[in-house]
Amino acid sequence: MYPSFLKLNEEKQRSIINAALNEFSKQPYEAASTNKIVKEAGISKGLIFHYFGNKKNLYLFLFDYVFNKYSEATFENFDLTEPDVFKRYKQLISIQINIVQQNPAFFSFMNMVHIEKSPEVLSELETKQSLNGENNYDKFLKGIDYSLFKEEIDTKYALNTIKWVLDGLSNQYNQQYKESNYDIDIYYTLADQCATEMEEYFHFLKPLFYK
Amino acid sequence: MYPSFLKLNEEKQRSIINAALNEFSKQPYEAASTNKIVKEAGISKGLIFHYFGNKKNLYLFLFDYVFNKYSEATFENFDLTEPDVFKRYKQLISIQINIVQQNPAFFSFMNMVHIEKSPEVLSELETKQSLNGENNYDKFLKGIDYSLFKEEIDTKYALNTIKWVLDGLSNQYNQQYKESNYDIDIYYTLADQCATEMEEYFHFLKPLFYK
Amino acid sequence: MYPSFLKLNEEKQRSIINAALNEFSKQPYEAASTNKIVKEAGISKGLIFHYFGNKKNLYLFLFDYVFNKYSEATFENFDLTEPDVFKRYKQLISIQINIVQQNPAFFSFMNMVHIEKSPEVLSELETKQSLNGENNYDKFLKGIDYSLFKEEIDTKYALNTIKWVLDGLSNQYNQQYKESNYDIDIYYTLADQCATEMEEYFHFLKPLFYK
Amino acid sequence: MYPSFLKLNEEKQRSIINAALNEFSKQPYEAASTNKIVKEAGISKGLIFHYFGNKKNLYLFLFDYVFNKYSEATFENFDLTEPDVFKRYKQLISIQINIVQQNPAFFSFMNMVHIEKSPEVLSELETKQSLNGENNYDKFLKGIDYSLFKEEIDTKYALNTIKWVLDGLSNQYNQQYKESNYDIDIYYTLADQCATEMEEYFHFLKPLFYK
DNA sequence: GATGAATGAGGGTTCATTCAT
DNA sequence: AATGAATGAACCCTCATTCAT
Repeated sequence: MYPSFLKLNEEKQRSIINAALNEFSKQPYEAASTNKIVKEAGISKGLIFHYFGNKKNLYLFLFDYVFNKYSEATFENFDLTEPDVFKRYKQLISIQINIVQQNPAFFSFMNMVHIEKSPEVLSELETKQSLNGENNYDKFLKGIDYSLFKEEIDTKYALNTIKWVLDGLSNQYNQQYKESNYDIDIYYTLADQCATEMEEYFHFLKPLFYK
Repeated sequence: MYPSFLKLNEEKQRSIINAALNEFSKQPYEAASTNKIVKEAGISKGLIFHYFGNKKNLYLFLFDYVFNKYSEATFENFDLTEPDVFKRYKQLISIQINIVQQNPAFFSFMNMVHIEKSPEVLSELETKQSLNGENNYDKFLKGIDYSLFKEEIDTKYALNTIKWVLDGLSNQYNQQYKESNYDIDIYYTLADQCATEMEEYFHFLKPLFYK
Repeated sequence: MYPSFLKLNEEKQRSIINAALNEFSKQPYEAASTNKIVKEAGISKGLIFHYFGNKKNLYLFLFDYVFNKYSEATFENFDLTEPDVFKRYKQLISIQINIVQQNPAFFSFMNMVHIEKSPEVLSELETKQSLNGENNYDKFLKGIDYSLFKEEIDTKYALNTIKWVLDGLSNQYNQQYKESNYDIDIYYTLADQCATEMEEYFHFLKPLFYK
Repeated sequence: MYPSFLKLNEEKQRSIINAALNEFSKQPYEAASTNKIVKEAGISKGLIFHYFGNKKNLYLFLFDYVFNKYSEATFENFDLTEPDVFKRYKQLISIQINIVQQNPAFFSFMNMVHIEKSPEVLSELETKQSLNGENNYDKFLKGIDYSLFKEEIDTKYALNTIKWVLDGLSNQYNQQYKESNYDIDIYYTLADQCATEMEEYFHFLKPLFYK
């Protein structure tokens, strides 16, 4: 896949990837402009098509690239022997905060991907996401200790509740980040607050679910 | 506002509104095409600008229109004397299912609005939403009976948990609806399933939170 | 010509004429907008076409209207018994300053007419101007006393020199008026200065040309 | 500035410049159509924007281009040691006739520029013109021999008179050229006549002003 | 491999004019 | 007489993509 691109030195690759991530983070797929990408990357118009064939391929390449980086980072640092689902989430959160601190563009790009509606890329995005996404959540849950839960608790509901509370919280903070016009400094403050508040929700939910 | 448009007979208004909602539901603001709207509505290119002046106004008109329909339907049918927050949610859900059954496009449009990123409309959307949105959640909670909760439960966390579980569930079903390519028949099936599953989550959460 | 328009009461006629003069003073013919004219005049879109048929007719009507007002005012107040061409010019200048003070829009409109290049109206404008314009200059010169000039002076050259010096001066002041963004207060100041300076040029030229 | 355009071979450049000069000579800025320019130049719609970015840049480029050609030609051939202002004017006239004979479009374009009213380009045109224009008239006068004038003549008035007589004459011939619908053959005849008549006015004015 | 000139469809918008009311 | 809804062509400009160099 894209052998001519991957033959480039890392520096060049990164500058192109960053330019593209940046553009696709600000605009949804259709409104994003390859013109702006090549300008920011400092390469010629034709080259991006030489590397990726067309806009769609470039976009899907970015998705795979970011997704893989997330996966790698996660499964390098994730302790799958931890039986407590809450502690697993804590790990996950700290890992993801780490990734984003190193690659702030990943976060905004993935946010855009999640809300992408353009029919041109939607279907392919969905198959990728459903393939990988479910796998990952399954992996994440694999091996947790269900005996920590009270007997009367239906763990399916409990696990979803935990997940959605975290989703809700992060959406709330996302919203604030959006309202700050994506100020990166504010992002770091919000990320801290969000992590703290997640802990509070863990303290709230844990005694309800666990023995 | 937009007197020339509002003078049209309902039939014509609806055909234009539907065409516009449909387009703005499939594409984000910037990628949506007024050309396609007028073609679907069967009117001339110039006419949409005669009615609304420009694309942005049309979009914001649609937002107000849908928002008002939601609000009207909700506050006509909502029983604010109900003290039990779970029962309030049940009311709200059945009301919203009703609205959407009558106006399927409302739903997809509002979904798009929530994720809109185009700077051209974002700020105005935000002021509208923050003005109205917060009021509404406050109104929704006003007068609920907090004494139904166990004493050791922090109601702030509990109420957010309920909200986010419902959000999570409806996002999950949204996703399935999206994957069906917005097949309206599938929508009705999913809406039923979603309502049922919401009840299940209420059964799960209620004994945890309530005395 | 335009009987339906001329049947209107004077008030209404004037409001339409003023709105049209104003628009055609700011933009050249093609760029001027009938939309803006009807809006400023407070009449309906169709009415202006009911009165004048089309944009071109409206424009040519305005030209005739303004031209006639100029002619009337001039030949009402002009003393054709005055033998001294310099004094005739002084009269003319003071008459024209008067007209413009009463109808500031006339001036800017005529300025625009003189530089109009739009092929749609140019030819008709030219025939009107050449018909009237030459007549007028001939009338203006009729009966002046050539014996006031030195014998060695070729009066054809002298008269043109006087005319062009006045043209040059007024162009110079026009330019300043333009640079003031057509500030009407500045206009009055400039008109005064211009009149004074014209006198100075008369003082300069008179001893050269006259015995 | 506009490197992609300037890289073209001269032939192509000239065909585009000519098409653009032609259109901007017939219509004022706002009414001129890039569509017509590209059609006449035989290039695609997008290309003109590839070269110049937008209509305004194209227009201002043309202004600079023509202005520079004028300046170059003038200051290559102009003899600044000539003390007699009349002879300087004769030089200038013959130089300008030469330029225009080689580039007939220059003349009409500059005529349009001088009367341009469109606010979109007016201010920038004015700064360019005031920067260059004043300098040029000053340069033109620099070093002329004022002692040639009679002592009782105020040279300020005299020099302006000469200038305005030439302006008036050329306007008169312009008008005739315009009435010929810009027939280039007629132009050459008129240019000759105009040059001759200018000489006549010099013969008329010289004995009045000079010792 | 790398460039950027070239394309033409499509974008939103304004316009003069028509015509049913 | 008077309205303004309706039209569609034309406006400037951006776009993803191609291709000769």
